[in-house]
Amino acid sequence: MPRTTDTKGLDETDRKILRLLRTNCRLTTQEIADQVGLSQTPCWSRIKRLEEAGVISGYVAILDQAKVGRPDTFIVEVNLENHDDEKIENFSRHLQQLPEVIDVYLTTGEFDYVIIVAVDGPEGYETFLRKKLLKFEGIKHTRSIYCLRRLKRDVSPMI
Amino acid sequence: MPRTTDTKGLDETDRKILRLLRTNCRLTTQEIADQVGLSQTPCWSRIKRLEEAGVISGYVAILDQAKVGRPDTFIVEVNLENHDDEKIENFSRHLQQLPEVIDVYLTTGEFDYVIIVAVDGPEGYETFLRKKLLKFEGIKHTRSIYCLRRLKRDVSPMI
DNA sequence: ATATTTTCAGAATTTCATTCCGGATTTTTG
DNA sequence: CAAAAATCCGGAATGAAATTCTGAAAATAT
Repeated sequence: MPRTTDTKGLDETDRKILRLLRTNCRLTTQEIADQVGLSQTPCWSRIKRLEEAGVISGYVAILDQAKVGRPDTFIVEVNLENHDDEKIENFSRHLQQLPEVIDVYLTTGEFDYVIIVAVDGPEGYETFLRKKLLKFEGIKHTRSIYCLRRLKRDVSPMI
Repeated sequence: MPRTTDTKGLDETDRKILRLLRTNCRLTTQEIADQVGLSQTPCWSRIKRLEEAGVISGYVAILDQAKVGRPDTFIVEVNLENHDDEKIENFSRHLQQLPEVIDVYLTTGEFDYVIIVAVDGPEGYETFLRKKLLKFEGIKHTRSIYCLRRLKRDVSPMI
């Protein structure tokens, strides 16, 4: 078995690379190599390996939520009237299309869904709720929470 | 006033660029230029302008949550016993340090905080809750929600 | 102890980002 | 309405970084 394979297939060097790319994917391979104690080539191969293995699933630009016109965040909890597979799939598709919807979790407990929404002010939220979310047939009940502040958002978990 | 400035300082070309970079920041300026109908140079200048204006706040790699050892997601809602500024700051700092904590929202309503947590199984969550979250003095009450599935996660809102 | 596999580093190549320049278009000013 | 200024664009040249190629060192297995 190769040296780089521990329980999860990642050795400490891989993790170091991931910790760097997790917050800044514009570092050059040379800069990464320096920080993890390798030269360019093996560092580059490792990154490629991590990409092909799907450990790194993509590279994205982070946009300032306020500066693109969605300064306010709400959390909506939702219950559907019935829970057959088709209904759930339809609701999921509905949410995918809505630009205000950032995150969607299918949950256990009091509610079926927890949805994070980014809008422009309470007016923006009212419009979203009445004209978009509640247009979907079969919503039994919702509860809205206003977010005063977002204290943390990690695109990927720290490893 | 320059042509590229509308109500929010972004014209349609800027938005097209942002829509591309939002999901893939590894596109070359040439590829972006082709898709938005510009040549390399002006396209590159626009991207730089968006970076300097802070509309683009960074570039990151997205890691597969399961493949880095945190396949399961929980939502914890938290109430603190008292709400003076110092306590809130301390709790925020505490959460920043915890690798399991992905998102933290300071909220109105029934709870003070909504926290998204990534862990390895129920055991991982129990450990997180008892050994880490509840080590913080001053938590009055928590409620945990298990996430069956994450149906959507946009790093940045669609614009 | 030897063969095999894996990992590494250095140099060469290719691709891309970045800069520089001049021309066209739009907006502002007289 | 005309002239001046500012803005935006595209093409070519430069520089930097990604990627490929080669061979050596280290680790593992037989």
